[in-house]
Amino acid sequence: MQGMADRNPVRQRRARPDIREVLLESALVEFGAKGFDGASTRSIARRVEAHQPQLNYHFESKAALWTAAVDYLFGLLGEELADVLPTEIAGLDVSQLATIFAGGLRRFVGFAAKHPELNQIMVHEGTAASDRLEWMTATHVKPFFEAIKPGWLLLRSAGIAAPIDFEILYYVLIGAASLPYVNAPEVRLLTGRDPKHPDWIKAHGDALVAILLPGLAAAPSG
Amino acid sequence: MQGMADRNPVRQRRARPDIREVLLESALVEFGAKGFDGASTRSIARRVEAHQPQLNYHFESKAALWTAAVDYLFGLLGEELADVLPTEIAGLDVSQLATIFAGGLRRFVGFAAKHPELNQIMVHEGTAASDRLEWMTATHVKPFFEAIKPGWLLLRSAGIAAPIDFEILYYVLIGAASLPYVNAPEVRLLTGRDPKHPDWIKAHGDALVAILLPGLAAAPSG
DNA sequence: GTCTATAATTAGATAGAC
DNA sequence: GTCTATCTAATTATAGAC
Repeated sequence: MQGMADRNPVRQRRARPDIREVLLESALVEFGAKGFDGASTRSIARRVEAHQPQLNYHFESKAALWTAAVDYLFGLLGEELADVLPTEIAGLDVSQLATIFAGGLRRFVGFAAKHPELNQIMVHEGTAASDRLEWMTATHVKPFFEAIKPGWLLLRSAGIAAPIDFEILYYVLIGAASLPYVNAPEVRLLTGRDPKHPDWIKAHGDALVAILLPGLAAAPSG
Repeated sequence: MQGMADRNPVRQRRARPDIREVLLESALVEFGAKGFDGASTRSIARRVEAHQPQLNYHFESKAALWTAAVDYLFGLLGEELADVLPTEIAGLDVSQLATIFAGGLRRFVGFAAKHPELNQIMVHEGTAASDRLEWMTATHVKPFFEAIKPGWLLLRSAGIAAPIDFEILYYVLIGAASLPYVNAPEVRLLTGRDPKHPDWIKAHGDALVAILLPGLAAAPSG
């Protein structure tokens, strides 16, 4: 009960064993909402009742914090989509492949709804050239892009996937699958609906499967 | 040739009659690339060899500059899509309506390629609640959203548009149509292609018409 | 209307007590 | 490892000479 006891009424001296993860998750949200330049380390710390210098203690710099956040999110995405990787789909027939891809597309929509920060950060960074964009593209986006390419090409040849150039398809897919969650605050203002409601996510996944894999229903089932 | 003559080698004292428009266009680019918080008025001025206080002279504040930029861009979009407004499509049969909508979709893609700043600003702002988002949604996004709604519902009833909930369709369409231009720097790094090349834009528009208006080709022609 | 100088605030990072 | 205090640099906005 010193004289300055109530200057920071909620914050007391305390060690949190999970503080690194707590700070990282706060950073995801802030970087996603404001972009790298717009995000403030003070705000990231304040959001979880920590102090701004703790970020420089647990991470080397604001840039290193951003890198750790992106690594973490792409790690989660990789776990979610492990079954559509080329090593997993080798040897499947096109019908099985189509089913796997439809499931992957639905899970990608679910992931974008659950972790909108990944697509928010990507779309923020992708608007201007930077060292961060070069690193993120080379390290995470390109491997993801190349991983789904062979499956798409096969499904397109089989007449199951829409006849769209893969590079265009990639951006159509990412944009169409992620925007409602990237811009969830706008969705709520514009439509009065919550895009994170299971009904929205289900209908959204169904819609993308229907328009991007139009030959799926007609494909032979075995 | 005073002693400080070369401190600002390119900038000389000069009055530009079009300076307000020059500053506004510089602001579009900066707000699109960095978001509101990440954009700096110094950088906006420097980009066009002007001085930072000129922004406060010609616009009230950074916020007023942002508002003027958004008004300007939505004005351009309105001109581009005037023919798909409800007042223009009243009385058309569904086949004519489908043709108008396909053309509108292609022009929207062309607009997003030519003026990526509009969708960049929208996606930056839509990531977090703010007074700016509320104003932009109520003033510009909602009227646009409501204007294309009746046409879509009619085409969907006629079996020409994909059977997708309009609110979901809206975000699928905007995301799919704009992402390659919003994230053009990433597209170049990832694919080596330029999404603003006419071949890309044409193929992109064709793809969106094919997947969103799948009944167009089969529709009776008059 | 342009430009320099500067006020007031906030940013990321660091030092050092605890 | 936490926390306060503070450094340097950057921010938006304003005052006033030209």
